Formats: sequence, structure tokens, C-alpha cells
Amino acid sequence: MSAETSKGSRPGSARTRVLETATRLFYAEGVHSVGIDRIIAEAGVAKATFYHHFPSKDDLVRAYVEEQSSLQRTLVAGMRAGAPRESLRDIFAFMCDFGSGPGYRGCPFVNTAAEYPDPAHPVRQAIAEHRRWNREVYRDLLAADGHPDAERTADILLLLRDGLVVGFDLDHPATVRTAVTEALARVIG
Amino acid sequence: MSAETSKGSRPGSARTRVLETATRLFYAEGVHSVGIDRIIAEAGVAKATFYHHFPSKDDLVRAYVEEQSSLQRTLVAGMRAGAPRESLRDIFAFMCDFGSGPGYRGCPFVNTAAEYPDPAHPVRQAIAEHRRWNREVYRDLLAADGHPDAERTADILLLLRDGLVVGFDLDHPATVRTAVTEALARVIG
DNA sequence: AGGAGACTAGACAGACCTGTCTGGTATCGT
DNA sequence: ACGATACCAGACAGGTCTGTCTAGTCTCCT
Repeated sequence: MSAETSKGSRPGSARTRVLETATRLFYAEGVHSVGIDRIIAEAGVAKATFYHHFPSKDDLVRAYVEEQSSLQRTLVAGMRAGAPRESLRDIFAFMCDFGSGPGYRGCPFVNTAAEYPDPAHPVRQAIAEHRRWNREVYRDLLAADGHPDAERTADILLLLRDGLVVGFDLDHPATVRTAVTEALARVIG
Repeated sequence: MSAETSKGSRPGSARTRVLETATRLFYAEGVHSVGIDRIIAEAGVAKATFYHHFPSKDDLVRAYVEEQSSLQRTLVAGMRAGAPRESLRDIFAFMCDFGSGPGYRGCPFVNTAAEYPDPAHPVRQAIAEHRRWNREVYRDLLAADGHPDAERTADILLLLRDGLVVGFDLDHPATVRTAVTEALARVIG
């Protein structure tokens, strides 16, 4: 009944299961390290079905990146209710909390970009698109807070964000959190 | 003559040629995307010779990471002649110049870490070792400059460094440079 | 009733991967 | 002279990769 249709044995549509499995594996182990065979096996989907929904592996990777972007947009949208400066603090606090978790493996965009050197590749363009949105969020919140130079400060916040996602992956979370907190205080007070 | 020995047809030892070729290809295209066959073909080295010097591909990757670390240590050592604060400025200015160049493809340590999820892996440990050294450089220079809190400020500089290397790879170099310059001024004045 | 579309299982092709092995050559130190 | 070492070319094994294809099932819509 309801949204649950066809076959009925497995939860969710085949496409959804593939994308969820790919998301989990790509994030945890990297894109090039995970093959199609493993994704379809763990998703419980036939190969022909996979290639019906995603013409190539790169299309799946792009869908992965775009879905991560979509998730972050939804998440951030829920944090923009109160005062702009508090929203910014909430966003960075969330990233620190997430980065301190056990399953943290860095930023999916930064990590995926490392595996796609060509800036003209569709995957890289999806990443660039996400970064444009991310910078706009910072700029708009700064401007709404009455910051005198929202444009350049947004670039600094993006710098801080990138340092954050890398640092939580490679260094001690507690140390990075302290540094981020102090750096953020110096940038937006 | 002199250092040029054996066979005489190709420049440098076989090991050196392999490491140089691997460095070029790994940095430009990523570790998992480049196979042994291609490395030995471009280096002009037999497969048996390769496996004589590097027991496995991971050993080559670790050698690549360690050599990059060694190069950076040499480079930084040459910048520590004058005043500490000027050395820090020189280091960040150099990273900005390098990041603005045409062949820039991000930080070899960050990029390689993205392809090695397991923190216990030898490659990851070599990367961690490099980051410890890097942080110490910042801390020592800050302390020598008489900074009141060299420890925590070093963490902030590492944050800035990571943001820098990612930003120059994924965003507009000029924008990142401006942001880095301003951020650095706020941190060390 | 019957066609379209989503799904299943699994064989297959052709390329590429790491790593081993054979067999032979050249140069060095002693 | 001789053994050790470094090097060469290239076949080979066993596995994995992406992507295609065959062949058939199920469900929904008209």
C-alpha cells in the first residue's frame, strides 16, 4: 500500500536502494575503491536495473554528490529560523558535532573532488555548484547580520569550513573544535 | 660520469625515475587511478626492478608521501632565516603562489588521505606525521615571535592552511588569496 | 486482454589491476 | 675472475573493473 509498490519484498525503490548503498560505501571507502558489483549486491538490485537508472558509474557518483548537496541544503534551511549570527554559529557547531562523530570520514565533496582531477568533469561541476551555494549561505547570513563586508568574510568562512572538514578527518577532534570556535569568534564575533 | 652509473642510457637511478614518475602521476591524477604498468612504462623501468625497490604499490605511495614531506621540510627550512613572523608570512605567501599555478591540483597529503580511509594504514600514518611536523613549525615560529598562545594559534594556522589548499584547488585563486591574506593578518597581525 | 515498464538472475566481453616468475645482461667490488 | 647487485624485457596468473546482453517475471494501466 501507499508508496510501497512493486515486488514488495525489499524496502524502497531499486533506485533509492542503489543510491543509499552507494552513498554509504562511497563516503566510507572512496569512489574508485567501490565497484558496481558490490553496490548492486549490497543493494539487492540486478545489474540491468542499475544501468537502467544510472547510465554509467559517473552518473551515480554525480547523483551521490547532488544528493549530499540536497541534504545539506535541507539541513541548513532548518537552521535559518532565528538571528543570522546564531544561524552561522549553529551551522559551524553542527559541523563540529558531526565531525566529532565515529563515522566521520571528511567532507564528501572535498574527498570526491580529490578523486576527480578534471575541473570540467560533471562530478566536479556538481561539487562547484554546491560550493557556490555554500558561499551564498554565508554571505547572505553575514549581510543579514549587517556585516560591513559580507562578500569577503564569506570567503573567509569558506576557508574556515574547508579547514574544519579536513581537520576533523585528520587530526584530534577536540583540538580542531577549539580552534574552530576561536577562529569563528574572531571572524563573526 | 660521476653519479651517472649503470646502463648509462637513462638519467638517474631506476628507483629515482620510478618515484619521480609516480609523484607526477599520483599528484596529477590520483593514486588509485594510476596503475603500476603505466608508472614503469613512463619511467622506463622493468617490472621486476620496480618490485625490487618497492615491495608493493602501497610502499610506493608511502614513499611518495614521505618524499613530498621531505621536500616541504627543505623548502620551509630555507624560509626560516629571518624574523619568525616574516617566515610565517613567507610560508603562506609561497602556498598562495603555488596554489595559483597552472599545475596545482590540491595538497598531496589531503588528496591522498581521501583515498586511504583507514587511519591505521601506513600511508595515513605518514600523512599524520607530516601534519605533526607542520603544526610544530607554526607553533615554534609563533613562540619565537613571542605569541602569548602559540599552541592554539598553531591549530588555527593549520585550519587556515587546510582551507587554503582546498580552496585553491576548487575555487578562484584570486578570491582565495585575498581571503587568506586577510585571515592571516587577523591571526598573526 | 495485452502492452509498457520496472524488475530479476547471471553469463559474457574486454580491459585493467597487482604481483610473480623466467631468463638474460651489465656493472660493481673484491 | 667471480659473486653480488641492479637492471632489462616480457609472459603469466588470478582477480576485478565497467558495461552489455539474454531471457524471463511481475505489476500496473488502459
